[in-house]
Amino acid sequence: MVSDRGIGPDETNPGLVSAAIQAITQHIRVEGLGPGDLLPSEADMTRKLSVSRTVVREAFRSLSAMRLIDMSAGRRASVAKLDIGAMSMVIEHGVTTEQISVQQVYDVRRTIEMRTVALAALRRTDAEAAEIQKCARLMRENYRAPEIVMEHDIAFHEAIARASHNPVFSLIINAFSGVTRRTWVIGWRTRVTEEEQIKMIEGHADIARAIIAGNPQLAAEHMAAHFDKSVKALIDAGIA
Amino acid sequence: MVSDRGIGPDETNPGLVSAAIQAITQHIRVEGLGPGDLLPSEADMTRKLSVSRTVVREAFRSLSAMRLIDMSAGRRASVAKLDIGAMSMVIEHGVTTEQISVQQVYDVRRTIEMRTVALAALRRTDAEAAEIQKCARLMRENYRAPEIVMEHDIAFHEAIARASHNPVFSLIINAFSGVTRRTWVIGWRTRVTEEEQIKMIEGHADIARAIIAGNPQLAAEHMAAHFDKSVKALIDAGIA
DNA sequence: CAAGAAAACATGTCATACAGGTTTTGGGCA
DNA sequence: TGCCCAAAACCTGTATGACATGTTTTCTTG
Repeated sequence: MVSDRGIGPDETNPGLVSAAIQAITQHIRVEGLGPGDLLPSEADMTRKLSVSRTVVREAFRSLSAMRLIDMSAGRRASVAKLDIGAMSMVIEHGVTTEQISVQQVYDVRRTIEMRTVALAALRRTDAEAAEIQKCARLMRENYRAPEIVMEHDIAFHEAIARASHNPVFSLIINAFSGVTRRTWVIGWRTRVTEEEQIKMIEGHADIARAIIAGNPQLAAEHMAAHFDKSVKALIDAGIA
Repeated sequence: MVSDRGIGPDETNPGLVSAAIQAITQHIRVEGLGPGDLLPSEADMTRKLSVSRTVVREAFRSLSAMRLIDMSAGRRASVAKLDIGAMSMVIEHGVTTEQISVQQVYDVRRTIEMRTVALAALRRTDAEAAEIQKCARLMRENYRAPEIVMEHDIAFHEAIARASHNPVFSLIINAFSGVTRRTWVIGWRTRVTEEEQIKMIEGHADIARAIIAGNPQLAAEHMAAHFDKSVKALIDAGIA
């Protein structure tokens, strides 16, 4: 009954659970559900698919782990808002199992952020511009506390991605933030002098200014310079 | 006993299953496991975490759904090779629930493929060059059968991503192929005349030639032209 | 020593039970 | 009638036990 062609994702391996996952995602598609809409209860699905609740539960739980649906006790599952969810798990997995190098992640980030920063310069709202500028300012104000600088650094890049008004960019950048968090300090430490550290922070301010000025070209140039320096710092630190 | 800090991804929501997922991924990290390495059995995990097999199973199943581990009957689970897995599910979910538009996906693809094509021109092996060229040739040879052209088109872009020698690019491009598959025909239909269709196919040949010639700039230009035309075709067809 | 059977182990699925959270229902009171 | 609250119905979270089926290990036997 179930087609064995791998059209939809995840539909390669057999088993009742995969079929149930497929059935649930198909239900979302067919019913045209959007974020927040309720899914059938596990009992309903159990009847509809004629399988045990165990199977249905594992399917729901899998979708929940990917953050495609939200689950909570007592309530029926609902369609989830777009979220990094699985994406960051995949990236983390790739890095920890050494199938992806940190440098490769940075290359992708550079590629994407050259675009988000240009889009942000063109499409940012005033509120978004303020948010970006605020992150840059907080980096400067806390430049003696690396951990805090890092968080604002990450928030800075996420804010730019948001200002690109393309959620896919946000998704991808956010998915990388776990890796960034685990390598950021290494890059920071290679900037031994306070002057170098301040220069790095000022690089962010340059980017922010270009975005606020609505100058995509300049913003992209500053972003490129920023990444080139960051990658160089990582390479100097011996990150392959 | 279980730390409630949400450092790792997915560690926001409570519950024994999330804790188990965390425990398994942590096991992979701590033990330094790589693709193919075996994980503890469900019974082992049940004992180690002092939870029921139900919980452990749902955790394993969730990781399996994300394709972070491989499961099959009778065998213990093993660490999985890098795979689109969850990534494509997230993208599909975003598109079907209308949180992502097709055009946004194409903008991301354009951004990324401008880079992969340049990298491919610089880093491709001869075998990879041949593969890319073969896809372009097969498109031309089958230009009367849209479905077949489409498959070779998708394979063409995936081959370029592979030739970039950065698996993260491959991952992302592959994650988009589901969306591509569902919109490709629409773009094709707007190219009403046979001449236009052939021109589109020739665009791919141009890209392939530039890659083989090792000319990243030219390759990127052809890729940009290709995407601009594709997006225009989709917009003409009314895809928002 | 090799081949094959048996045992041990592993996952896949099902049924049942109960705790605890959420929504619905319905009755009582103003 | 209309509102509030308690009970009931419904739902998910977790545990346990059982059995089928697939895989690996072990041991016997030729």
